[in-house]
Amino acid sequence: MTPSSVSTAQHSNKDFYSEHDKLYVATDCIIFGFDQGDLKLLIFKRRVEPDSGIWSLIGSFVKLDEDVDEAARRVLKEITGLEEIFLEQSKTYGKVERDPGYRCISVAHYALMRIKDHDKELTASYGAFWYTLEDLPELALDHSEMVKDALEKLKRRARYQPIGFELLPEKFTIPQLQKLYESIYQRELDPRNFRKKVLSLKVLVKLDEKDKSGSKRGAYLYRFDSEKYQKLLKSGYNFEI
Amino acid sequence: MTPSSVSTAQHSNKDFYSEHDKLYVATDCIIFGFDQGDLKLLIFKRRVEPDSGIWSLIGSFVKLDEDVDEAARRVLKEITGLEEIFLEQSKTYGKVERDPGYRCISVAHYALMRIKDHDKELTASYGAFWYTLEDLPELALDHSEMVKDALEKLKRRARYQPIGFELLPEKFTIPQLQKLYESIYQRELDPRNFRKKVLSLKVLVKLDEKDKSGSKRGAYLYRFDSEKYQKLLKSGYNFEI
DNA sequence: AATAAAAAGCGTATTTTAAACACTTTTAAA
DNA sequence: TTTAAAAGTGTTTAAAATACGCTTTTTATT
Repeated sequence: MTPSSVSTAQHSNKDFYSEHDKLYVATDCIIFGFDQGDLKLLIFKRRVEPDSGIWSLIGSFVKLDEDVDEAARRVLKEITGLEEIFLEQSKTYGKVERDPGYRCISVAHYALMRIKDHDKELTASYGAFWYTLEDLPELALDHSEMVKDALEKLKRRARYQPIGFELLPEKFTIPQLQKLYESIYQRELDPRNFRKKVLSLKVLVKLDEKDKSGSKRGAYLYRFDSEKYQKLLKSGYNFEI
Repeated sequence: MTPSSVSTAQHSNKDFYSEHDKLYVATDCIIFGFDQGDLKLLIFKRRVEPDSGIWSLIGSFVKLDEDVDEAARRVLKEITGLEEIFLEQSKTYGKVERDPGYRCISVAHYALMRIKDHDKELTASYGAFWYTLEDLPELALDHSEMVKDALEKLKRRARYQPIGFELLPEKFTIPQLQKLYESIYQRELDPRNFRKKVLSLKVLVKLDEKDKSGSKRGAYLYRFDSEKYQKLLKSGYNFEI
């Protein structure tokens, strides 16, 4: 049987991949976190030669018996210990020369996580660190481009889907949420208009607790009501922040 | 040298791909066209066994010495004879079981083209036909899903980027443009508001010719001024239809 | 103990944009 | 010469985004 994703019958797969020249498939993860008002990225310093000391994204080859998105989840779990993380495909990088030495295409994924949740020792054991997005060093291969693209995607996506909450703790304050959106959009927002807008969506539940860490007065904590959000979505509501 | 897209040094590529179990990479193209008020798709009826007679997208394996997007361009040229076509990556499909018999991941691309421009004989020689999107038959493998996803992408993209013009001839009328957007958004638009909106963007140049094919009175032809559009983009203009 | 400073929170006015709707013009065909 | 069908030019109304003012709460400072 010839692979059914080939349009014409003229080629057999032999023409494409001989036994020794191989095309590898990998996945790289752009892992976003949010802490102290800054959007951060989990990157990894290679400890082994070659390329030791160069920062790069975390990735792996895709195994023959696993889905591509499974591979990304495996990587995430290996490095953070977490399984239930927001993960979405970003873009596939397929330039011939993107990885010197190997022909390897990479299916990039971006993840959003709560920084406090992850296994810090595990992360440290891999030589991984949280870097503030603005201070990001140059990354290996085309990884800097991957980060740029994923950030664009995050920006767009955050406008019409409430994915920001994936980056905050369960309980958060409105000012914290605003800071998050400010760092995603990379511009300042009016606190009064932001509050009005976000509360008008009616997917936040106000709690009886206050968070005093950010100010003297303290701000009320809220949580995201995802059931309510699902209902709104089904009724055709146009969510937008 | 171990591939630098692997996060940890524990694995060598040998663990992932043995000589005989291989992971193939293909690309499939979702080719959109627009004709007589309908959004159409160029699909292909397989003429050879197996799966003969099943409609599918047009695709090919990615060669070892070509970029993934080059592969998509090659496919497009082979089947339509055209080189300068709007082409963009859509999404990568990587389920283990998506192609029975082979482990093959596919990097889907979507293309926008002017139906009149292409080489009809060439297309016909491949057994390819333009199908109205609404009457689309069930496609092979996960190709129906690919079409659905690409259409979603086209819808979103068309909102903030003037890609609709890629589907129309050089010269077009406002009512034609409206019909196009109606078939992309799959809802009716008010002709008066649409005209107002699209002209307010100031990227259309009114010509002294009329197109009489659509009505007795005839409608003025316009062309898209992409230089003006580029300038507007640079000056921070927020293009949105 | 009064007060300043800093962030939280509530409200209103203004501007901009989107949506709804009415009418005139042109011209080929009946 | 009448009619029908689409093109084209408005205006009016509603909704959403933006701009901005002021009060409240609390800790740190004098």
